[in-house]
Amino acid sequence: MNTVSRAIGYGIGRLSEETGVHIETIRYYERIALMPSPPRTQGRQRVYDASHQKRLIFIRRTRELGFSVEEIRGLLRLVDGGNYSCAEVNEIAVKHIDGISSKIADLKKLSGVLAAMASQCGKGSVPDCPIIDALSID
Amino acid sequence: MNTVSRAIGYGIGRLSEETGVHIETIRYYERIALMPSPPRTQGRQRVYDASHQKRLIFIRRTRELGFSVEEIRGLLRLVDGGNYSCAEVNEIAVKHIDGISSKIADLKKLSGVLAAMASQCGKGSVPDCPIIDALSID
DNA sequence: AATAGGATCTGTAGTAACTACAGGTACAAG
DNA sequence: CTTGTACCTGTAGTTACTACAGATCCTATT
Repeated sequence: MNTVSRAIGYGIGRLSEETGVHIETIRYYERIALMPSPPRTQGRQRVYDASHQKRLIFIRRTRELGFSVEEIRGLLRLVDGGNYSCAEVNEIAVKHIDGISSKIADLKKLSGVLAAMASQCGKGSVPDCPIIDALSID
Repeated sequence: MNTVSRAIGYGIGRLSEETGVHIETIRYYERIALMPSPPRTQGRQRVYDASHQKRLIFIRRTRELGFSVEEIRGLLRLVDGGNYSCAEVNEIAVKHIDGISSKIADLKKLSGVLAAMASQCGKGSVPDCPIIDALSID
């Protein structure tokens, strides 16, 4: 065995740094089986690689988008050798796509109002209460 | 006084139905001062009106978009007679606008991959793992 | 007026998704 | 071989709800 073999693993601290997810949260995701149990060193320390990193970044970003852990679990099952029929894949995808487009619409409205407030500020004509109206009226 | 006066209030149950927010959550939002304490009947039951309804729908939808309660509190302070300077309004708005555009970008990517999966399913050519790649690679 | 039944009240306890220790072990560097 | 930093398990605390329990209110009907 030379220097190249088995040289691609790293510890939980580095995974945490590179993904922006707290160490405790990484271990928590492993306990609830959202992340797989990684291999360990002989001293039982976790060893991660690029696939863990990609999966964890995916989880972080979907959480930030307001998906629950159970929703993310469902999305990840589409990946993890989930044996779904096409009809099921379609149903899951369509269900999420609908929710996603309304989220996008809401975000655009909110962003538009914030931009308008910022640009009109100081010009003496701040409209009454545009922020709430942006999302409370459909 | 005739029949018209003071005819616009309603109870917490109806507010809950019309906003899709649980009764307990409405009371919780009042306790943490995200919602104002509404007027009460003589028997101390809460009486709401359209302004509460709009505010609560705003809160629900921003929560669904992944904003924390503290972030929403900040946005609502822009509304609640918050005495902000223009510079502050600008700073808050710009900070959120940046975050919002990256959320929109992520949602679009995710939606695109889900749509592709659904449309390609059954055609024998499901790509390897497009869902995770959508958000794990920038 | 009396009352039955649903709506609301306060207060407390449970859940989801983290987050923060405490006290001990692993491992790389010198 | 020691010493400091990283990592380990386990438990307790936090945020944002959610779910009762037991009491009170309010409306509609006899």
